[in-house]
Amino acid sequence: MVAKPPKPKAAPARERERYHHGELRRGLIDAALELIGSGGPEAFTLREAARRLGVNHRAAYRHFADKETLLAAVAEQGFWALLGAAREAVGALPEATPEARLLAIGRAYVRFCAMNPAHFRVMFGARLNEGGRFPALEVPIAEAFEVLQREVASGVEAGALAAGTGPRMAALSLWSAMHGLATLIVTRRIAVRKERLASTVDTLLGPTVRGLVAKR
Amino acid sequence: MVAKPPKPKAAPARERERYHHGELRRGLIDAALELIGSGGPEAFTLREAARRLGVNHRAAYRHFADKETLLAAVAEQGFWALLGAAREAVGALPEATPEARLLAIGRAYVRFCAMNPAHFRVMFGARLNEGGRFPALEVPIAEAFEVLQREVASGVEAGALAAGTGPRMAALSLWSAMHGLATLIVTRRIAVRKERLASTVDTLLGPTVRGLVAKR
DNA sequence: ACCTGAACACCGTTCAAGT
DNA sequence: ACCTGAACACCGTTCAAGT
Repeated sequence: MVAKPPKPKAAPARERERYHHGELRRGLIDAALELIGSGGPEAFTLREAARRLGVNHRAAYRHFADKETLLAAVAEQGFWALLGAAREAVGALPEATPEARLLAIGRAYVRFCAMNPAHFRVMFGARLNEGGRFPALEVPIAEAFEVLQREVASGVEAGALAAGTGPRMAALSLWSAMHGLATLIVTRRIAVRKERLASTVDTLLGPTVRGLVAKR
Repeated sequence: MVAKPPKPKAAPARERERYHHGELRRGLIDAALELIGSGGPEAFTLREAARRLGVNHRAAYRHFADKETLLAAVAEQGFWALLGAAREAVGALPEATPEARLLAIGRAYVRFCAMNPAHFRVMFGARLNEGGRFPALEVPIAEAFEVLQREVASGVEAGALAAGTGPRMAALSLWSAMHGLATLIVTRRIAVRKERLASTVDTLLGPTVRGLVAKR
């Protein structure tokens, strides 16, 4: 009679070894994104994520105080990436018109959200910093809004954008439009094929950008 | 010695009586909204809702197949109410310009979402009809989009709106902007005092509406 | 016909040990 | 120091009874 393996669920020791130097933290974040990506936010459980990595679910608490802290790490990572995408978009168009630069930010924003729906859901789903528990989340958001506002302000300065009610309000207008479009695409209320994403964004954000440019 | 009441948690029989004629259904929906309103979507559990109404948690299954079905009922109710608000808004301005009528729809949409955050979260949070399980949810959404699209189309017909890429795309532009603004307000990324809501909406949706009106 | 309670398979999190 | 397993208080949902 063959001896029954004592723990059929556990990963082999060599595989577990990989999680000794912060790899587990990374692995848990990736597992969370996978689970959310395939089954929605409620499909992510600490226990299932740990199970997938072949560790005891208690091991997660070594890297994260609790489930919400893990989600905050996912969100923070996402916000920095979104900020990077926006900066890259404007950086690539140093000589373009304000209209073109604002549209480029919109394309980058919507593209990031559409391509990273799991991140998007964590970033903009529950209000993780509601109780002020994760103030670090506000940093990249504030910087991203800064990018937008600066673009608007320099457009006004150059005489290409109407001053209107000020750069803050104009930036909020554009943020609303970008964010709404991203939301409707991620929740599949607007269906867009990947290769048509950029032109769809141009079409749908066009009125808002033109409205900011229009002299009234 | 006083006899210990056998079930301290249960509501008195007379109170329970109220739930015999469909009242329990209504009560569960209201309890769900309350719980979501105060503690977010994850604060709503069938067991807690039933507990608040003084009934066994199994009683909920008499009115709803499962938790998701109860949420779908909440969402459907919300979508019809949102549609009603939009219709009322345009109905009140029979002679106004297309620009004013579109802005009025935007105000109604954002106001509904801002005043009913629990509904909003259920309606636009998880994609309840993802698997085609609740097709009834699509009816009021489609009708609401119809209202928007018809406004745009009649504005184009009257020569007051640029034809652009067609009424569908124009309506999607406006929907994105409205929805994004509503989302940012509900998630408190934009803070607005109640009495300034209408003027804030006008300011922030103004560029989009003007962009639709502009002749290019 | 309607409501209930025990039971099942899950959670997140805490506590107390194991190496 | 690090990981684990049992335990606790919750879930949603199923099953089998109670009136």
